Amino acid sequence: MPPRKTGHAKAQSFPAPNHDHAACATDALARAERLCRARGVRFTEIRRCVLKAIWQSHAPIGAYDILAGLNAKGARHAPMVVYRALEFLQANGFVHRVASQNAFIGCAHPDEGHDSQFLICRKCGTVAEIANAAVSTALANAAPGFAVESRTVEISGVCPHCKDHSHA
Amino acid sequence: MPPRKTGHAKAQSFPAPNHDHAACATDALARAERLCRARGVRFTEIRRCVLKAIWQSHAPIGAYDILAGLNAKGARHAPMVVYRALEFLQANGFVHRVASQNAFIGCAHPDEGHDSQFLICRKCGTVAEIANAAVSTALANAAPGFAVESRTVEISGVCPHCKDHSHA
DNA sequence: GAATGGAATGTTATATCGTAACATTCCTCA
DNA sequence: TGAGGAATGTTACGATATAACATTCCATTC
Repeated sequence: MPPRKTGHAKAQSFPAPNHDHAACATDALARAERLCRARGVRFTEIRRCVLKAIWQSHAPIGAYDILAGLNAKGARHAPMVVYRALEFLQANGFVHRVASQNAFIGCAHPDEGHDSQFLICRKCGTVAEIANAAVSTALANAAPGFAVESRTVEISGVCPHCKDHSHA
Repeated sequence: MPPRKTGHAKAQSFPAPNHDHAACATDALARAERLCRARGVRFTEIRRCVLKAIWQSHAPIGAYDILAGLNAKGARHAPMVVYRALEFLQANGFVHRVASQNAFIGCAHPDEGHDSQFLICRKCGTVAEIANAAVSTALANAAPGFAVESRTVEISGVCPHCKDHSHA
């Protein structure tokens, strides 16, 4: 699959603090449900709950925090439950692992390719996923003779919003 | 510091399986010693041992494997010892953390900038560090409005050597 | 509407990775 | 030669992740 023609690469792709996040989460769950049906795989209750926990915000969440959410209503799930759900969700492109934080983030376009990059705000924790064609091209050409299978590109810094509010 | 003018970006930068690795390790330790002296910081025995363990190969090594090496001769060091040494070695640019593997790799040019990328061979575990100017430029331009502070770029795949020998 | 077989989940235990907190020792320098 | 910061020793614990096996669920087939 060719790289997306971006537009995601804009700074505006950074989720605004005041955006309608409930809609984000609802949409993500609906997309996942639809794609699972289309793919003939099961979007079970546990998988739904884990994905919902991940979409609580645009900041990465750890597996054990997800577990705490699962067990909040009295259940006594073991960590395996979460990790198995995460494996499924990653395999289907619904979530990404943020390697630099050992945590997980929802993907807003699980039906597209995942040659993407992550911008991680050190201040608010928000992560933006972008798919910059120039970066993809540069990476593809950076390693002649090396057969690329997967990429981890995570950029830490301060997001536009936090930068604007740091005149303290 | 501006990005290096590469040359590191060539596939040849991948360590050959039959290279003189003893020299790699010896050189790395000598460089570290020299730089520590120049910087007025202490290159202690523990730090030397940890760096030596990391330079046993060009594959990332986990903190507890390093610890096992430290304790091989009967010592009973605690994990903290290793993590503290790693913190020092990272701060001085002698080692890098490979986030996607929770492991550590030696740096062959600790006196230069570290706007680099890692190629990780899935088959032999070898990691090559490159500093591709096009990648750096693309990353710098990928996130307008985002104040970049650090980058994690790790590319997994199959190295040239393993690819050549997979006609089985 | 059973039988069946693979997918999903339950459960226990353990491996692996990383740090907090405080005591002690070491080294440099005035 | 003491004073003070750097480094290490030590104990304890927190955080992340998986192995292995038992059980349950569910779509399909007969």
